Amino acid sequence: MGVFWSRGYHATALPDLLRATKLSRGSLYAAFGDKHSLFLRALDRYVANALTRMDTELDPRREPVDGLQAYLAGYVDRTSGANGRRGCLLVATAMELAGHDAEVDRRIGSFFKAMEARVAGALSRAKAAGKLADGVEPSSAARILVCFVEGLRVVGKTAPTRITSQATVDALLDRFIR
Amino acid sequence: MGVFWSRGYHATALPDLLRATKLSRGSLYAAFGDKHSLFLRALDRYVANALTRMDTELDPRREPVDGLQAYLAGYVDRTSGANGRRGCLLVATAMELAGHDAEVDRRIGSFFKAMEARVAGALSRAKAAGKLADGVEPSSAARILVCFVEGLRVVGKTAPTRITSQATVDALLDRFIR
DNA sequence: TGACATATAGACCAATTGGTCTTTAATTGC
DNA sequence: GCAATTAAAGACCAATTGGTCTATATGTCA
Repeated sequence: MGVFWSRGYHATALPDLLRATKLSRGSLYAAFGDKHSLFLRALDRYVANALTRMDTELDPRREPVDGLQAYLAGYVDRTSGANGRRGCLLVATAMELAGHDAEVDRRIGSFFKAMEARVAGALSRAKAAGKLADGVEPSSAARILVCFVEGLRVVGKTAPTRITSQATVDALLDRFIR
Repeated sequence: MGVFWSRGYHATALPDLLRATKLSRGSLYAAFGDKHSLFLRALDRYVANALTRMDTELDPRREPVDGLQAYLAGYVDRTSGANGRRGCLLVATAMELAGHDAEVDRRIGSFFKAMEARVAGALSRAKAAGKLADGVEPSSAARILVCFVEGLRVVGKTAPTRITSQATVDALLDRFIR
């Protein structure tokens, strides 16, 4: 997964994968079929990790505003400095392969939907608790947050400081939370 | 430019470039040196287009809020439906090449800085005109908008409807404008 | 028309691509 | 200890990569 992550699909050559998996050519093809299926497995794992992380951050039993804060803090961490430079397998894949690879399309689309649903859930719980600013509607606010967070990953490629990213996130959340 | 735009750097092979430029192999190398320099030229043109577009949208002689609205409407247009699926050369390049190519790094970084500066300018003019919501600070709001807008390009790869995107943009702007 | 520049098509190149197959080595169960 | 299975190493393959070079047109100007 790591090697696709930091280089992208096309730029990752078989020798890179052999080195990363410490497998021989034969064993790798026996185990995964081909480069493309191996990539999809890596992408699936990446998506699964992201979703379970979100499930704990935005756990309904938790204070929703705290959850949103934790969720955004995670993105701050992943998009600043060296972490930011490393980028995001999902965003990189979306930009590189979406529209050219149906399997990828499905995964990207369903991931964004899943993320948006979780954020919207947290936001509507926050609204029910009276923690949302006036006029904030959970579903559109969720779309805003998803876009913002994915944009952070893009801008994070220029490795901004953690301070800057955190301040930006705080300023955004401040517009939505009472 | 178009061929790099819709396929990315690595996925664009020489025959693609020959077809797109209608040049022979020899003439292409005589005119541009090599694939990499040709790519940088395409990227430069893309960036220049984006900046001049922003300069007219966010022209200081214009009503700043109108300018911001036009700026965001442009992104709505470019990130919904087929336009969205086509993606963005700059974001795709950032994800594919940033951190591996110093020339690209410089261009990506300076583009984001330039965009942020222009948006911040419009926001502070709006603030001076009393059009900003309470507590909105132009510089951090500009960073928010830049992230949001680049995130739109990512999510736009799943080709959302214009209606959805526009509603999202409206909901965001509504948090910042009085 | 004739000399010269330019651009074309495409042969050609070494290196690399993803992928297969064989040979050898290591591990396993008995 | 020995056969049977598994995995490793890497030779090998056709196709493609980015890039060069040569031969042939195609002008263009006197």
